[in-house]
Amino acid sequence: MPTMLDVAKRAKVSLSTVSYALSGTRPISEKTRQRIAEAMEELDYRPHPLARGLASKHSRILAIIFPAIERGLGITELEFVASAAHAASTNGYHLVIWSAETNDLTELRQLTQQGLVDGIILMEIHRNDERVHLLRELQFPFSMIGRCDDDRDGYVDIAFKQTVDQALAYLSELGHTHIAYLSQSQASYEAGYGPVLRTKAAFEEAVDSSGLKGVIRFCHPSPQAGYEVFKALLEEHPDITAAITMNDRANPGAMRALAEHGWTIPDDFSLVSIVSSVRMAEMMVPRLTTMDPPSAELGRLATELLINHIEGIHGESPRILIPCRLVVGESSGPCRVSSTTKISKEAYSPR
Amino acid sequence: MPTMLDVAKRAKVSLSTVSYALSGTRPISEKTRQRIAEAMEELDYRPHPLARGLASKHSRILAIIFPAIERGLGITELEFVASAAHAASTNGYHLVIWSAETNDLTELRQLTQQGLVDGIILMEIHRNDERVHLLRELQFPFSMIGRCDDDRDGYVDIAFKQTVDQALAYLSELGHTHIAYLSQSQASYEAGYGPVLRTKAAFEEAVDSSGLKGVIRFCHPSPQAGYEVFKALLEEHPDITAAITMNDRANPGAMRALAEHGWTIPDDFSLVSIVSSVRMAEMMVPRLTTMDPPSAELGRLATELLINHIEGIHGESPRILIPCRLVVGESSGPCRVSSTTKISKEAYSPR
DNA sequence: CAGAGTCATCGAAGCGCTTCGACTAAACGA
DNA sequence: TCGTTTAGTCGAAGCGCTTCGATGACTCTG
Repeated sequence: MPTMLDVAKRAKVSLSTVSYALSGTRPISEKTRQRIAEAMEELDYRPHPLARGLASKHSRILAIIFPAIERGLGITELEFVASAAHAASTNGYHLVIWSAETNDLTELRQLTQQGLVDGIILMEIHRNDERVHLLRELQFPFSMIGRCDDDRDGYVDIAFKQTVDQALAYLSELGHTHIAYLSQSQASYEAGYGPVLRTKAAFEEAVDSSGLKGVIRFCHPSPQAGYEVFKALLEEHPDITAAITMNDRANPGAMRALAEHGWTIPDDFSLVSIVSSVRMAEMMVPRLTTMDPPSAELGRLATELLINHIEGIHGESPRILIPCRLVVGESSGPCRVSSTTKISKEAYSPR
Repeated sequence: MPTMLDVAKRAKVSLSTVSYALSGTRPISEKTRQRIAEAMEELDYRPHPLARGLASKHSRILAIIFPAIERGLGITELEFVASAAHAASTNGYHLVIWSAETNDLTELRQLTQQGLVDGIILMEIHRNDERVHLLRELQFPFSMIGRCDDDRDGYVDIAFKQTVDQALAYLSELGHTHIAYLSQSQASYEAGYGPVLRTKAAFEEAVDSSGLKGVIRFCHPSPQAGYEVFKALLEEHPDITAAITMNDRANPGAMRALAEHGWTIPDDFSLVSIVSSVRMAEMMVPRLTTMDPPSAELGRLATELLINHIEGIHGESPRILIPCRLVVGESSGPCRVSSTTKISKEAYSPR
């Protein structure tokens, strides 16, 4: 492997001149720049990242914290990582993946102290995320896919409100008025997990302001839990004709409960899965109507944000929200009960 | 951040002594070792990976090539990466993820020349994989999840033969004698993609030697293709009562075709999805019987293999094959046609 | 036409570590 | 007894780069 010194000799300039030519930190005449470029070409020179990093205090390595979360990793997380890696590489960076529990600050602190990485990408953000506090305190560059309550830093996140609104608007247009929302586990709500919080708030708000009737249920991320929760839901609220879910793994259970209830999708009941990839929706029969999260885009943006931050292109930290994209499948259709003949409130038997 | 020199001063020894104490490369008396350890403790010292890497020519960074393949990344690939990252970190290494097309040698060559990574983990191995040839030629340390035709290097892979055998044995015990195998795309077969090759061979061999009747179909990784292929399959071979699939995305299509055909799973037809995670199998109604791949184990083993190789613990390169684990779901059951009343070969109408 | 800028370049001092070749003192072998 | 190991330590030379402070050689100004 040729070094910078080899290039310098061949181009008959000093080592530092080569360095300046490469980085553009100081002016170099067109002639010498040319000679240096040729020498590099001929030697097939590539700068050594470790040496560069050691000297410059910038490794050009980013880390993405990959949580080993309870509900398991999904396609969405995978896409975050893949697109972050791609974005990093496009910008001359590398991405290391670092698995650590969401609440393990020791590992995170270690990572920052090691000096290997220039910045950190966080995901699975909670409303009051200790990792964010730590990184802020340490003044360590980071960006997040998701956001906390206080948005002092820049972030990129899914526009949950808009997503929920659109899902509801879609169902509402189909004539549905009694709609359930199947969220994730109560534990994740109580832990302040962003998506669960925000979708719940959005759902409540939308239901309130639109005059729809809404029911919210938490549910563990498993088919079994989905089945049980949905079974109970259908009994307690026989007038609901549609549901929004943000719980991929519960979906099959929900569908099973509907089938047992004697209801057909989408004729008797509409199901819309939000923040759920098309890949997952495709796995179901009938293919689910879904709101596909902009995973790749979020991964890319978070990476670019972080790189800008590291390189001191500060600007005011941008706050980017991107909604999910509605992809209509076969699990949603017009409400079977016309709004006039709809079961009246009186006939509705709470249990 | 304290440096090694700070530690040396505090422990009243020379810099190099600290280094030797840390690496164990040369003998250090218990007393000084102790003093150094204390000094490190007090200063909260951590070695700087870049400096260490520059000086030692070993970055302790591994790369895993993450292919952006046609059929999309799945849970299995995700687990490879996650467990590789974990294994790396356990052994004091870091894992960078590097996305490159399976056939892009330029990027791969660049990665090796850069000098950032000590070794490379390859996945999605083809029978005659050019990446493997390149890395061999460059004498660059690597390991693979999967294997080529010639197995000069060590590898870890799924025991496809054993997996297929077990799936067939399972179905056979249930009384099924006419069994289809739905593989992945013909293109991937022609490209020499390992799993497709090996499962096909295993299926053919097992069918031959056991006196079962087998049909093989290639299929694009999409529900639509699954539907079409299965539809045709059922028409051409009305006597098949079970299928093995290695094509997650085609499964929903296959199930739809069966439903349209008027067949119920598992009463009329049994479906076993191989090399398919339980997570995916759970998504289907009914829950699929699956043969869950040992993804996490493979990721870990490939990483450990690579690290051993890098660190010169050669031994003969191990060849490790691990079978998938049968997880019985609700998609498989006894053959509805008893073996005596089974539709005879004569009645079987080829189209 | 002297002083003040620019422009282009060079040399050298690091960055924080590993590792080689001493060197010293104690332990050993014949 | 005198070399010869051997254990334990030190100093210094890098690893391949960035970056600071000079140094000339020009080009402006007034």
